[in-house]
Amino acid sequence: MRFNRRGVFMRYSQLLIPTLKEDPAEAEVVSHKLMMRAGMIRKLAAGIYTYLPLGYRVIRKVEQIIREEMNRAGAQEVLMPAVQPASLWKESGRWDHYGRELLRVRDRKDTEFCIGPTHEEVVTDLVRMNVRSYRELPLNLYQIQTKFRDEIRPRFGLMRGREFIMKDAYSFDRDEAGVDESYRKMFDAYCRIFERCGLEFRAVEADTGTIGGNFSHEFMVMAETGEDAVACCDSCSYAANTERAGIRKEPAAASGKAGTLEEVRTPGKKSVEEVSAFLNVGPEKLIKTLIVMDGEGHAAVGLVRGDHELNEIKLKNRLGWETITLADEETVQKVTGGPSGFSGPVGLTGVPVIADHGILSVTEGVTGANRADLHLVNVRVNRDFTPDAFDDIRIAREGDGCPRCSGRLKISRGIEVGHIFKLGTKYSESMGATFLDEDGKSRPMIMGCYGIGVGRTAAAAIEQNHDPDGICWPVPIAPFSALILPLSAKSKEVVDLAEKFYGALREKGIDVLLDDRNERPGFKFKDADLIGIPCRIVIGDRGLKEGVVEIKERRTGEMTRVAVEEAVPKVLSLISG
RNA sequence: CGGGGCGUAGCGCAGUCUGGUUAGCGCACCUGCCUUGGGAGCAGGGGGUCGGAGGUUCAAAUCCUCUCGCCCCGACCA
Repeated sequence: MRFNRRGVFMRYSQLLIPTLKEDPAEAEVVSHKLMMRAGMIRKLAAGIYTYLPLGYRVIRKVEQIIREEMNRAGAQEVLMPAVQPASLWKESGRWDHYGRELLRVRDRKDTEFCIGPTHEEVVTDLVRMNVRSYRELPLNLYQIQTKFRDEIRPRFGLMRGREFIMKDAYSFDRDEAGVDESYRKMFDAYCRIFERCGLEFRAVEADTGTIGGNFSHEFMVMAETGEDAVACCDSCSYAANTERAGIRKEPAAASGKAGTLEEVRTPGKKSVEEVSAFLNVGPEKLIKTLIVMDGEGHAAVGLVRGDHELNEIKLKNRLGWETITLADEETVQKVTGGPSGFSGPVGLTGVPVIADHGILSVTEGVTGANRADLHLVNVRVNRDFTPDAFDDIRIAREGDGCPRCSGRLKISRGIEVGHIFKLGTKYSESMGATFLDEDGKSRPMIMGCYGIGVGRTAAAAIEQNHDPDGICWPVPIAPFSALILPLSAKSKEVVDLAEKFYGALREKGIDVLLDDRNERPGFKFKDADLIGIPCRIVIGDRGLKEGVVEIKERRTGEMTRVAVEEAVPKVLSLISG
């Protein structure tokens, strides 16, 4: 508790807190609904929001925690431009690779710019211009700033906006040992940050995506509504995004008898479900044959069991491609000679065929025949076809084997609030961010980058901390720590005491909100529950007659009646407890 | 970008199929009275280019064409 500063204090009657009685039609998830209903945010356009006083106070609290922990970890705060010249992005190569998510604009001289979705280019430029010697490393620069990504589908309010506030940090080191240390410091700082925000989270291994690099962790706030699936081992500490989660190779099932390869007619039956139902065999007997392509005209084939799902990221990484999509009809025709829905590995040539380990358990399989309306039955791996390679290319499912131990994976959902990467030299090399080492040799700096979605963190906190009446803010990120609720705006005794508490709490450094509106009690109670201030002091004539006020904890609903003079100490202990 | 849906008062919606009073309801808002321990009551009131443009018609929120915005599913995504 910071007693060296005065708390912020505000009167409800003077704040813009437009609460709503009903859920807005557009809101799908609870954090979005409650942020709208509590008057924290309002939408200006798809994925673009205004932060109202209450919402902005939460944002600022989260930011402050982030600042304190980043500074503690030795990072330095800067602020980089939101508008960035295309030339920098062309240097790094991302102008062409980032895609439509990058909002591109032209200035009056027709020079191209973008609205920064991230700042690797800018920070790398800054450092290459100003840092020359190993003596100046390591260096970690961070900023808290508004970014813009033209998401294909913004949704869920602040959870997935196009414009959003992000803390991004970039580390520069001399060598691998240095970047390991920088990464570790950020990992620890992130744990502290999310702990301080009062969130239940997990750090999980993650794919690095288009930002590149070779190592990364995501910080996931566990919540049903999370957009990411996380696989956690039930017996060791292994945890990973299912985009990345490895799957232990299971011993292949005992090879049963295999009949002879046969063609069967399967008119119009394309999907696993259709074929499985039509031939009356379980989906685990099917071998799904997925034709994929990249943006440069390459094609490849992935094989997974019918009851498994292809993990495109794993396959993309296995193939060493930049991008991956399921092939269009034309490519499928070219690769297999047949229409999509009837592809199979038997007789396929001219493309790399990567098989998931899982298909080894298929002894009498069903696959497409690469001709319309025909499938093959009694297909056997390594007899009727031989993949070019076996690998782990499917999405982890509940119950799959942990890749690290003999445990099993459990799948749960999470909200990605932070992501840390070891970038390596991807940007320093392409953009020439080098330094002179002790022996006078020029070497590229080794980079790391570290992001936290500020608004998303606030939203995630609501997903984890709410009840049917509204938000239950954790104290550290609550817009106010205490709410004073005088039941009457007319009783002088009540009003005077409310004012007295208001001043006293502020002196103690508590952020306190006084509901001085001349409204009926029920009305104020409902708003109080909705906006979720952790600690509420209710002052009414009835209690005052006995010299007591009520103190109620929002989260537990626990109410204590205390003597007037004990109210402030009680609030302090609740808030710091 | 594919599929589906929605744009009517600040919010939530009815009316559209089957064209035809002055476009309605609940909440919110304003005024007055009343009320004050869980979103009170009564009375009065303000607020709408029915997303926009064009068309059909004696007549369009309603039918047709185009367009813009938004939402959901999918693909996509530090």
